[in-house]
Amino acid sequence: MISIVKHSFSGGDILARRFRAMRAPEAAAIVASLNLDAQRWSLDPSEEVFPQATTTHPAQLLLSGIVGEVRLLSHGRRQIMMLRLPGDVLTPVGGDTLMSLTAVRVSDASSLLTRFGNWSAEDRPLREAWMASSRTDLAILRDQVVRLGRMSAAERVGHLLLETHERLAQVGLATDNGFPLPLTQETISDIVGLSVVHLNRTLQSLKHDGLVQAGRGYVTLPDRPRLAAMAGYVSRFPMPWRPAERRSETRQTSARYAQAS
Amino acid sequence: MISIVKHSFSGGDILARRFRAMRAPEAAAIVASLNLDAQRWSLDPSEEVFPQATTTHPAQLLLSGIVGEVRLLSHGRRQIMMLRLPGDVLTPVGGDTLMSLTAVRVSDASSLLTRFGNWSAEDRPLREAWMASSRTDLAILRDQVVRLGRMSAAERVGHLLLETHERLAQVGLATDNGFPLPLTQETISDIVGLSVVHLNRTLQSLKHDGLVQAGRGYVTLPDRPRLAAMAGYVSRFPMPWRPAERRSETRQTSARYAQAS
DNA sequence: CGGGACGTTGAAATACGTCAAACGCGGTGG
DNA sequence: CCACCGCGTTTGACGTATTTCAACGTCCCG
Repeated sequence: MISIVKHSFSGGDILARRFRAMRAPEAAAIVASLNLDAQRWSLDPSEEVFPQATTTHPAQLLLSGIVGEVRLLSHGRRQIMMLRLPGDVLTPVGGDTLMSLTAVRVSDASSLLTRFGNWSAEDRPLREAWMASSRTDLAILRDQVVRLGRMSAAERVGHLLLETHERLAQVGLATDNGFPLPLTQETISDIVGLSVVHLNRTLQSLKHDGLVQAGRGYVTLPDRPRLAAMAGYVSRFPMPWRPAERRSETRQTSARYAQAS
Repeated sequence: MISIVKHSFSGGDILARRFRAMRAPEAAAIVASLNLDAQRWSLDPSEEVFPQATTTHPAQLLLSGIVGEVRLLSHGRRQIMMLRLPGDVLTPVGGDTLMSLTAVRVSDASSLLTRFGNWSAEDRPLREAWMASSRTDLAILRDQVVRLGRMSAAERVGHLLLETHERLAQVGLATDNGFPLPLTQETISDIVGLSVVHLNRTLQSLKHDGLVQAGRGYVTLPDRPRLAAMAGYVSRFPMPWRPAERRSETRQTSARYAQAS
């Protein structure tokens, strides 16, 4: 398993990167000036981020690795609501468990949280960036509902990979069409609500169609437009990391997936 | 189709009811004193609540009827993220459509929205009640993810009905074990991510097991504890509308659904 | 007495889950 | 260096939950 980054960003750096991508340069400037690295520590895979309602560090900035909001149910079933990627601010969530899915590094971000709630004029850009980020989170969660409720296995997987690519690209952790994803297929299956076996077969089918390459913790999406058409993917980001698509592949939307009321 | 309420609550009334159930009596008092009925109007079924980004009335209080956050996808597929019930405050959501699922009455609540964002001391209870309510909304959305991702058809339906019962009970629109639900089976199937046909069969199976009665727009849950055990339902509310369960049916949890890691 | 929307039913197709075994691979210890 | 282990991936065969299609029933309303 390849770790998601070899060298470490500073906490302020990765968040600033993100706010800049969100077109909130003022918030980025504020955040870059903050010391978000005073307290940092690591977690092994499968550790709780907020063990037993520990009120110390009510907010943490995810520096590297992947965290998931996990719910366990009877019969050993497990559902992962949503992935938390580097640059995300982690906060305890009632009912579910925030669990590291890989090795993870975090830093204390409680100072950040208090400033998000600050109603002062100087922190206004910060607050607004935070709110915009929360809105995006919500949109991602709703996309997850649609994936699980109404999409086929192939669509679910393609959609999730495209979304993850965009989220990582936003913080500079993805190339044009690839990104590290050091998760086991079992973990991914618990995101998309499939069995491991069927996820495996779905991945192979996508590979066979030339839509996805995956292995050794790294994912490549050789033809994002085609994959997006297949999965009905719509970006939740103002696509800041690339102004526009060059290729005119819009018409490649195969009839099979054309909009039909 | 039975309308969800014959007589109308005043807008302030229904919201106050809700805040009281949330143990936020101060917020309830503030809200009860507001005039939230200045502008009210009705919608027919299948109308958009916020047509074409109309910025007039950026927030509306749902007085009666049911609204859904709907996403349409290719092949005529449809997913309803979440039901909006009387007492909910409606706000435009990016990407999806807020659509009336029954006849609906709403009132303008933009004044309410501005006060929710007020950072003054006197509006603090209001703001906190609003935030608590938003947290509950999020929890409900996460429950929806789990339903769709990892639950069987019967569990999905039972879970949804229990949740809806609690939400309606909170605003005084449910009896001890029944509530109006004037939705088509097709609509319900688009919430729980099943085909109409299979939803129908699932409902019949639940009826046969004595867990659900449904028909003519009204649902009865004769044995909520047993249904909750079957569906793995956990309340997202501080159960203010009933201090404790009388019956000691906890052990009725059949082995088939016992917790297993 | 239609007509339309909604509910119900059956038969056949299929997508997905389960079970169990084998495979590959990096790591560890002899 | 090889043998072995553990973990994750892959494969096959089979079972089942759910979908699809198509028909029929029912209720309500004009």
